[in-house]
Amino acid sequence: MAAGDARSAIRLSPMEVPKASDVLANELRERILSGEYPEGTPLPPERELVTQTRMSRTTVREALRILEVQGLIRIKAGRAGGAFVQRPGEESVASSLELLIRGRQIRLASVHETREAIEPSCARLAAQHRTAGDLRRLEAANEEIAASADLDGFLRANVDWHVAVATASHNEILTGIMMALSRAIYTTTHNEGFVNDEVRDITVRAHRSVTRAIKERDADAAVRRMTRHVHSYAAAALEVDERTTVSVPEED
Amino acid sequence: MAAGDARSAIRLSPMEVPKASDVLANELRERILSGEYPEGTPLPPERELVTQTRMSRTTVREALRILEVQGLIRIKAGRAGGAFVQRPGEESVASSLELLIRGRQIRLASVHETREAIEPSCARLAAQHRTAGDLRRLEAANEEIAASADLDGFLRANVDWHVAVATASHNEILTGIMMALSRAIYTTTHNEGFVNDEVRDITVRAHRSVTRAIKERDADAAVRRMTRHVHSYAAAALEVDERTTVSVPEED
DNA sequence: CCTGGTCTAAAGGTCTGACCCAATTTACCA
DNA sequence: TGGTAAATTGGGTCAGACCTTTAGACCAGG
Repeated sequence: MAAGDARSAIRLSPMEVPKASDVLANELRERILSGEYPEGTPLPPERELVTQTRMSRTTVREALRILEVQGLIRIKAGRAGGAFVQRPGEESVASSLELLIRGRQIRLASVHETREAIEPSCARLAAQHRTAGDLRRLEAANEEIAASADLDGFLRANVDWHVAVATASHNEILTGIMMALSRAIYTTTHNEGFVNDEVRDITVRAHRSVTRAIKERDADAAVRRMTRHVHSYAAAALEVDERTTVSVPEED
Repeated sequence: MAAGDARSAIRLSPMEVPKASDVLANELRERILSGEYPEGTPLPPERELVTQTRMSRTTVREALRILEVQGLIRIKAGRAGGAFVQRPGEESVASSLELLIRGRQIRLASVHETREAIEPSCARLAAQHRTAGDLRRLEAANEEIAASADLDGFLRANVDWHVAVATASHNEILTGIMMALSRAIYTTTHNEGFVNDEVRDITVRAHRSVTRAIKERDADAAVRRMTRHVHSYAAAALEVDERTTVSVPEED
């Protein structure tokens, strides 16, 4: 009865009727992703697309807006402006992760868990693949973190260093994720003033030691030290958090 | 002269003029993310927004389109339709990661590296936080993987199991990432026909043993086994890949 | 009673055509 | 020749109309 009380045996699944703008957006997206157009290739002007597709300008514009939000094109105004093909970068991943974290009011614990999963691997890959330039950036971030006077400067430099490690891994996916996590942690940690001189000192030392391991291409040490650093940071942040907010009970 | 030949001493820095649709989109986004509106809350109808904001309908619609692409609202047509608040879910992260992977023609190695970073942690957290329902899903996926006859069924069931592990971790970020990676791996592995009976058998056994560890809440064992499983899978896939495509030279 | 047809109101989807603003070229004049 | 003004090209916005989809109500007929 539950699914059989129809007089006919014919079954159909729910069907979707795509919107015109989606159709166009999908078409363009596929072409862009296929690599058919190199980065920077200009799409035809809107009015040209109108005549080619026989859609209205509104529709065309909505399609372009979709692709723009997805980071697949960049739109400039003015003469010689228009829509230009752009390969999606870490930015888009970072921003969507940011939406997830902010919108879902994700437990801070989740963010730290993810970080503990990601960062040691970043450190390992960085130790394996780092270039001289990567090293320069890491050390520059280290300088800055030691030199930073105020809280905000410290946090910012801290983020920079962690992102630099991810960048040195030469893995775009991990880099994108780290950028997003860093931003999230940056904004949350900002309010809780748990950064005192001691924390700062410990952080600087930890960063130095990880950097050294990366420099010496000692993957195992990099993983070990990064794991410890991230873990202790997470523990400290969580402790502060628990003192501040109500902890979410774990279902079971 | 360079910066002082003005008759007035008033200096202004270059300013950006945001687009109207962006302004509206940002305003609505902030409100949604702040949690002010619970999920499912209907936004005012487009025409209503037009009168409230004194913008044109085109502008309003572009703003809504932006939010829709970002996964913050869902738009239904027809009477009682409209825009409804929606908290961004794993899918949006997954799809943006997918764009990154496809668009950048990311090295398959990067995807596997990320997986090797993520999945062991998923397994650990799953072992710690799993519920009875999670376990059911895991075992169901196991059944299906053993029962699957054709290649496609196998791959699909395989993905299901890995996603189920991520879900059992009760960490939305990791889950989102895993969904994206799985999809990417699914599509790439699809073509290379490296899945033979032996691979299949090994996979099933590995999954069973990880599932068991999760069931028994043995976090360490879960991590260990998952690490080995993912690593060997990655190695095998990479080997096939190297036989098929040209490997990218590593810069230094 | 069900079943299907019809109607209506609400809301998004699409189209048209016009106008505005920004960035470049181009052409012209001092 | 060099600077400035006009023309051109392109996106951004607006106003208004019409189409399509959906929910709900109401009706008619077997």
